[in-house]
Amino acid sequence: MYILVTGSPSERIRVRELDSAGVPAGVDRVLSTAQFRALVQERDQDGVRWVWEDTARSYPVVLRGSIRVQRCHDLRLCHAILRNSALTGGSALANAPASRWDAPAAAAPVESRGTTLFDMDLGVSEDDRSEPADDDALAEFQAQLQAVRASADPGRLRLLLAAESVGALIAAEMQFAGLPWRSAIHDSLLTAELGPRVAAGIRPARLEELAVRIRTELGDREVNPDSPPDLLRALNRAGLAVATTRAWELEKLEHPVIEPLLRYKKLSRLLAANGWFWMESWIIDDRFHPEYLPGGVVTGRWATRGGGALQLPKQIRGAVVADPGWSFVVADAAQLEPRILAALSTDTAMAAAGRGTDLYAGIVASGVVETRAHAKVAMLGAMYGATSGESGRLLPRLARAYPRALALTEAAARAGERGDVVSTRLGRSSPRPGVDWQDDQARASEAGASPADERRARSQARDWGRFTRNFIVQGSAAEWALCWMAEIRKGLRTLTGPPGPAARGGAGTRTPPSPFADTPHLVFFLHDEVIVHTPAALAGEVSRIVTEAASTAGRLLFGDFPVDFPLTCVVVDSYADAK
DNA sequence: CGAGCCCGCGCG
DNA sequence: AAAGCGCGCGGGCTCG
Repeated sequence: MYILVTGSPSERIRVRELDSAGVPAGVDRVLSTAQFRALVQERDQDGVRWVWEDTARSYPVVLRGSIRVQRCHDLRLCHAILRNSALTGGSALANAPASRWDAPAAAAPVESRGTTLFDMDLGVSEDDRSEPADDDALAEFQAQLQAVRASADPGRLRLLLAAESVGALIAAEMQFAGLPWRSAIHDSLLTAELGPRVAAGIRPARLEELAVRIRTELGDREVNPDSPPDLLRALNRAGLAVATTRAWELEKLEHPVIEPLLRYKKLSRLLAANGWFWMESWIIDDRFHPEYLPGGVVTGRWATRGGGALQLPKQIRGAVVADPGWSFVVADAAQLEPRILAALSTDTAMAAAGRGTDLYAGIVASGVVETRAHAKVAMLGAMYGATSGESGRLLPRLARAYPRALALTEAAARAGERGDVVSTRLGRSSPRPGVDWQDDQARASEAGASPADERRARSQARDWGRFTRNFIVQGSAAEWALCWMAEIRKGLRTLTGPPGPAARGGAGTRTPPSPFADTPHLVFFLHDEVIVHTPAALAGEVSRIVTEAASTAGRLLFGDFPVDFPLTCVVVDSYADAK
């Protein structure tokens, strides 16, 4: 049973019951926000799937009512998958001209600098007024159901669409709940590294001291260490033969300027990326609310927007501290991508190397290479397409030990080099290379092609082959992660915290109504890692749920194939104490 | 003055 | 010259 939701709180919310074939089975009703929330509360228990255009626009109004939904179908995200998938290539949906469903996600309605999400009416935007009638959403949903029904593998696609959609729910919930972030601790971490807080545009004391030392050591009173071209000229004048100012290049040099310069780079990065300005911009009431973008990467990984949530440096993770009486369960999947590759290729030898142990250690124990570091660099080389260096040299040994796995990555690379499409386990397909790529390939195969044309085409073909080689692994790993989170979310719903209001916030802090106030919930996700914020008393139960969810995700994707997905899972008060 | 590029570096 | 994948973001800098 489905309920189609269209419109927005700014005008009207229209709901329409659909039967399991997507055919309207009831009257079309127009509801106020309050009535809509009441409907969600009443009907969500029935196993209803809410069908809407964009979870990021429709779901926050539910969350602000302190309620959640269990299942949804995100028309925009599912459209993108079905439009591209090799499994639905013959469908009407895939062959129709581009429409508004192919447009990128609408700009985020949720709070950014200076506005908090509970005093803002989400979903209100100019373009709501120009939205086509609901019939368009209904037709789109029916076209999607039809594309799946007629596809080469409806089961996998249904799982993928459900996983993508629940991912969108989780993304909205995590943005709403926010990652606990103590500004006071962040400030003291910055002060310890950089010196006392200063106004924007002023160098903090530690940085200024280092800048002076850099100028002295280079004998150049003018050089600006923030300007790569300027710095490069100064380094060359001082007799240092470098072509770039990258830290890993500078590390190789012997010169008194190197040590202060590397420290300067490290600290100026901290200040620019996660300094006081960042803190004031992104931390609201001791919570970090990045916007997650499910499906934001073509492989199916999530992207984020705002605050650089994909790159929180280890230096400042000490500011991520659980509320009083609460804990974090921090879990990450160990060697996820090689395990995914083993399962994708049904390489039982590689899967066996990871059974009950660190997969890289298992490769060493099997006598394939001598050290864990070699095993890791060789595996990464296989998945990323390395051809040279240590990784390239070790690849033949890996190929002898794990021929099935390596054959799969090679086949994916060859497909990409030809311009063909590859697909993940559940059926997300790679994009085709762009017209420039096609033109360059065509030119190189013409009679009058110059050696330069041929070189260029070969190089671009190999580039695209490395992309498709990695696509199948990265994309299938992203699917595993979505299933993992979905199972975690499902498991957490069975837990209830101690009675009473949430512990969050101090005296005088406004606390918005929240469906997460007294219950364990996901607060962060990064490719193969999750953080659950939970009442401390439930941390053990949460750990069990998170661990079992990993096994369930493996079975959902790979059935009975014997591959393990072990986690490192710890209970901590501070993110800095995880791994 | 803003738009858009490159550089460099943080994360998986 | 050849080159391991995927991201986001800030600063410098150039250009219009």
